[in-house]
Amino acid sequence: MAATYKDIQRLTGLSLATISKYFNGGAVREENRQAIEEAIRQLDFHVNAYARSLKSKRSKLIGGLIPELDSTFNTRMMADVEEYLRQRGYGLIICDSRLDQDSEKEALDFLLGRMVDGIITIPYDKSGQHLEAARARGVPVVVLDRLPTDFETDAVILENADAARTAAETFIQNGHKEIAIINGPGSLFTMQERMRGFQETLAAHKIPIRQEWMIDGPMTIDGGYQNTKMIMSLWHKPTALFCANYEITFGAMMALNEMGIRIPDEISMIGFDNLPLARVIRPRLTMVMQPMEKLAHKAAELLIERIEGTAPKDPQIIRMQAELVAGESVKTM
Amino acid sequence: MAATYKDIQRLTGLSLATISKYFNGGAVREENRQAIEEAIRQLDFHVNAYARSLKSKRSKLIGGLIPELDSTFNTRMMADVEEYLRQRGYGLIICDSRLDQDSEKEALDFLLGRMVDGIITIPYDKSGQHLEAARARGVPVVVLDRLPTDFETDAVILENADAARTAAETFIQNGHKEIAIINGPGSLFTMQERMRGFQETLAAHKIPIRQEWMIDGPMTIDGGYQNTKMIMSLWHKPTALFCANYEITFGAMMALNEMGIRIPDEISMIGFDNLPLARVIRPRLTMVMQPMEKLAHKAAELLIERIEGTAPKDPQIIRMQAELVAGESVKTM
DNA sequence: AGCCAAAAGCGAAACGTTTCGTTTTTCGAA
DNA sequence: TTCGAAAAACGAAACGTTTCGCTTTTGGCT
Repeated sequence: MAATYKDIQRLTGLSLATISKYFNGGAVREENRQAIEEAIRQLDFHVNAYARSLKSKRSKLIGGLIPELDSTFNTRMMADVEEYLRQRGYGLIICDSRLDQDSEKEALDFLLGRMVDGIITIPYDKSGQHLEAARARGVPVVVLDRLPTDFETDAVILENADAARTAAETFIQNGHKEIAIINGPGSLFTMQERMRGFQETLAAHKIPIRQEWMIDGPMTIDGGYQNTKMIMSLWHKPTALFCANYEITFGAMMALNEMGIRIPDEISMIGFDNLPLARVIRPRLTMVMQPMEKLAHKAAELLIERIEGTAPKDPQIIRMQAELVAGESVKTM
Repeated sequence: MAATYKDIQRLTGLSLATISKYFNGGAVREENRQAIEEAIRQLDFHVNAYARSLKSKRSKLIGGLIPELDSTFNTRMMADVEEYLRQRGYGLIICDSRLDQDSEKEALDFLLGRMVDGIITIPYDKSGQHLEAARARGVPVVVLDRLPTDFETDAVILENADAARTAAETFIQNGHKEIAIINGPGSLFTMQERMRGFQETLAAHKIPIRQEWMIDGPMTIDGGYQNTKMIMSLWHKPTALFCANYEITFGAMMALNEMGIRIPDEISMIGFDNLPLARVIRPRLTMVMQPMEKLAHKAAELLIERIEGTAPKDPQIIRMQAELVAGESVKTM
């Protein structure tokens, strides 16, 4: 039988109100403080989180809703979110919607049923309509990485267009004119933006856009692999290749290796977000890096501010810049 | 102001006891059931999880404690655990100890403070002593993947020695006698077992063990990469290489590719757990695969049984076999 | 119509905190 | 020594469920 305030009361003679004050940082006389601490030790007392939540209407629990746990980007983000939250006393309940909209809705309901104080999500449903359920219950939502089309809320995202622009500019400044991109599905906000930034840059430099070099494909290792093979089997091959996310970059590397195509002699390459790969591959890959930890921490920070009422009134849309990390995979023509 | 049973009572005229029964699957007359459901709809009622937990002493929350969220194996496991738990109404609070023992202790305390009903962990502290804190509070623990040396509890693990044995046997049956292994740190239970199984098999076939071919190194891409380069630069090179985990396999592939060493012509290779890689690399890699989903589900199942009191009295140690998935990366000599 | 077991419903007392308005104690200054 | 404001402690009433031991209702039988 777990100890309660009443047991502490029995041992110290103090009132419940005072004991509560002790646990909530209120002023307690030194001598009583010691008595309470002694009682805690004797009883191996731990505050009952349920009772506390019931009264205070706060669970100190955040829901994390992501499209798949099985993807480096998502888990990196969640790991950083979790770290930030825990330092501030919040727990993170993770739900993985497994790339399914119905499942995403269910997972959200599940989290709301658990009475989380807030939600951080990388939404799968592009519109974000499912998030209305949270709003209806007064639970704040911070969206990470993607901007929902039909749901206005706090968001922390990468300047995706700029990120792709940086990659394209780098190629162009090194004299490339025949540049391909392997992108993720155009249905994703992130990917759409990257494609837009990329194409705008080529256009700005009057470099013609060849449809067969602008690929929207699956955001997977296999997608990157297949599409790279496809592009590198074309009659007219590009001299430079931009891979617009981690998995694609990975697959592309595999394909190039396998085809015996040397980087950067035969093709120049810029990848995206390749943390574990980054230090390993030779020649070092030039890469566009997202400030993942910053993004994650900012999202968590914003959510806590929203929960605690210290955030600005209007929904905040925070955009961060990617950084180009130079390697040796871009040849100067 | 959220609705409560009292509001339902007001609308239906039923007693709180009956309403409670409704929400807990008890017998309620059809006509009352409908009245309650109508009231729920009108009020947009949701059960208050705190109050429920306070009375029932169950949070329906499980703590997931892992050494790093940023590792494929761990996140795959947690994704599968989460899926299983959620289907059964349990939420998963994830904590990442970031490969640090103190942090692992803190995270465990954090979870216990949140009053989780049970804990699933891939322990970092080899001894598992930190888990005593859970036992002291009556919170059951299921250990995944690793067997603590000093803490007896339910566990679900791979037959690691057998897994390595299978790999070694495969090489031997294909006529190899010069076989290397790149393994993870010997301080990890898992890795120790794999090394043991590997060496026992060579010994059983009277194949001499060369120390420079038996490598304990970091369990990282870079580790696999560096150690592969090292082995393949030896005067006397092996004809076969077993990589004992995902990251190592990955790094080894990179290194071999980069050195222009062809698989399986110049070296035969067996990898471990390479799910995303599996479908991509050519030639297809022969691999030792863990039944990850089964392991994860079993662990979750066992924990729920333990919580609900239906598990056998003694701690269960469940061992599962890895499977050899044949590819084309092993040459017959 | 009347009986009775089974099914359904009921009232009240918890569960372990927080919080509100009030009372008591403390301690420095007069 | 006394006074009074500030600091600390107090008692009691919630918070929204579940549960226990009863009482009432139901409906298939004579």
